[in-house]
Amino acid sequence: MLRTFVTVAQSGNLSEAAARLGRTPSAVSMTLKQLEEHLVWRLFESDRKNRLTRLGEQVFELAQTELRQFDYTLAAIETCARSPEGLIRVASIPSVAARVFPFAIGELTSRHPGLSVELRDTDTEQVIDALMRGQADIGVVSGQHTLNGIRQVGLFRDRYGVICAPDHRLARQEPEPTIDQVAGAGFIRNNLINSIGDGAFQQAIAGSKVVLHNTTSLLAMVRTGKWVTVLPQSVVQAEREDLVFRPVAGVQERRHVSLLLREGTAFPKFAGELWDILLGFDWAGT
Amino acid sequence: MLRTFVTVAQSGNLSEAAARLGRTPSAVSMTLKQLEEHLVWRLFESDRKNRLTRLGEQVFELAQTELRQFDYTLAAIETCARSPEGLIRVASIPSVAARVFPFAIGELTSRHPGLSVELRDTDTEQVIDALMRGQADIGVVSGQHTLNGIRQVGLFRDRYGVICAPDHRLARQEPEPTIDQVAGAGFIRNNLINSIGDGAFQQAIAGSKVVLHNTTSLLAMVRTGKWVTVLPQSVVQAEREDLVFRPVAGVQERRHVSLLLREGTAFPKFAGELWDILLGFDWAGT
DNA sequence: AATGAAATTTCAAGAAAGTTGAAACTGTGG
DNA sequence: CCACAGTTTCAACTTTCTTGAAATTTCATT
Repeated sequence: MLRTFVTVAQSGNLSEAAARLGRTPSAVSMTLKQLEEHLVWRLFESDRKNRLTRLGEQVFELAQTELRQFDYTLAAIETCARSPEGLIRVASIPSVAARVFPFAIGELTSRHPGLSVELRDTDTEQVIDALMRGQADIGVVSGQHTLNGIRQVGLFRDRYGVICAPDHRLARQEPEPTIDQVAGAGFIRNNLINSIGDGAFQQAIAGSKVVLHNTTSLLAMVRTGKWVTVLPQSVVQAEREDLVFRPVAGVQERRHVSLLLREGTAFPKFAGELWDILLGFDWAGT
Repeated sequence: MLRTFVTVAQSGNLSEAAARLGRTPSAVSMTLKQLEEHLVWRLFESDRKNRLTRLGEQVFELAQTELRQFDYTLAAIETCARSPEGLIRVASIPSVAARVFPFAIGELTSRHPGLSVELRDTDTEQVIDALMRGQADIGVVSGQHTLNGIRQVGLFRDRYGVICAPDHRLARQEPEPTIDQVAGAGFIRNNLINSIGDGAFQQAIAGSKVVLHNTTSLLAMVRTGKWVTVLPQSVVQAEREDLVFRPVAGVQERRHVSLLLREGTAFPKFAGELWDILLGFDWAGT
């Protein structure tokens, strides 16, 4: 019922929704009618299902969230079943995912051949979301967080610096680049620098108009040599070698990277082992 | 299917589960068989459904969480439907719930007669949980939190002090009670004082063996006059007047109380209004 | 190891729910 | 005001779920 309703609301008409759901318009119409009867009030303004009532909007919001969660759980259960040795679900920020998980996951799976691993890389917020919703067992995030039901430990600290092409002026100049030089050299903002608290830095880059949220395209821009950006060091180490990282004079602040472990996971043994592997990793040496 | 499986796993046998589900054992048996066939592997160790396989345990964990969430969403949808004017769901720590929500909710419902309000009071962790899961629109918590998709603003700060019966020695003595006097007077620990960072304080109370997590029973103990505890001031103001609050010498730290608003709520208008009412409240004057 | 009570599974029949195509209806745009 | 695309209704059909009885399995007891 909820799925039918959400599909119709998304499609804006009944016949298209019916096609998407793989049944006839009349079946969809009847299901919808049952739902409206159950809830006593109408969910759509008109018979042409293109505008929701206020109740419809509220139910839509709730139902859509629920369906996403439900589909995720089903997928997780099925992944479990296809993983006779067990399953561990990791969520991480991309830089760390690319840098240590190839090693860490290799280590874990060599100890437990047949163990399934699900690795997802997104931003810190999504990682926390996945952990809180029970959609991941272990996670790596920027910053330090105190969260309900989640164990936290710091992994390493990361210097911020300017990233530029090897032949860029800032890559060669001898005294460390200053904040103003960086800001004046075609600076591209990105979402990782928002956590730099330094007022002088934020003020200097306030004028730059270009913002990119995706690291890959951000670095592609920088590789052209016409742009520069500021990122934590480990983000570039994870990328190809054709970029230069240079500390910026006056920017002392570091990015903290933390490991999070959800308590009450369905797979405590492997999560604990991965936790230990990650803590044992030589973070400083990179 | 999932509900059937979870019920059987909880019951430990099939017939009892069948009774709870309101169907015959054979129906339950068949449903379970379908689920196991779908997942290819068995979920129970034996035919007497009293021990789960490893897969069974993992699926149980996932399914149980899902079912709770699902039932909650259904209830929320039905509450919506029974609330033609709209619905707002509030989660708050008890002290604030008792202190301002009678006023705030009165204000909101007088502006919108017919608006439904759902108020739940629990601890900070559960409040955050409810917000993150989309089970509450607005929340009040201890401490300051940066959370994905949630707007946060500080409401007020709260002094910690010793709570005792009016005729208790610590209630009358003239110089402010010291940490050691408090610790030596039948001190009861509670979960709100864990956020006091002060090392000297934590060390002084480390010896006390009694811990209570429920504020009501905690204060009942204190009313006997044989025990004392330390709490933020507003926690006691919300209670009856037969208790005395006294600052403790050397304890400067304050509890921060914050207001949280989930973005993307199904009921943005009323949540925003309640947000404004709460921010407009004279927090200092209490 | 054999027995028996209790629980579970199987089976085929029956009930309930969901689905369909055709026909009737509705309200929107020309 | 009409035409028409989209929606609802209806009765028949299909699928799925449920049941009670019988067969089987399990576990505790001897």
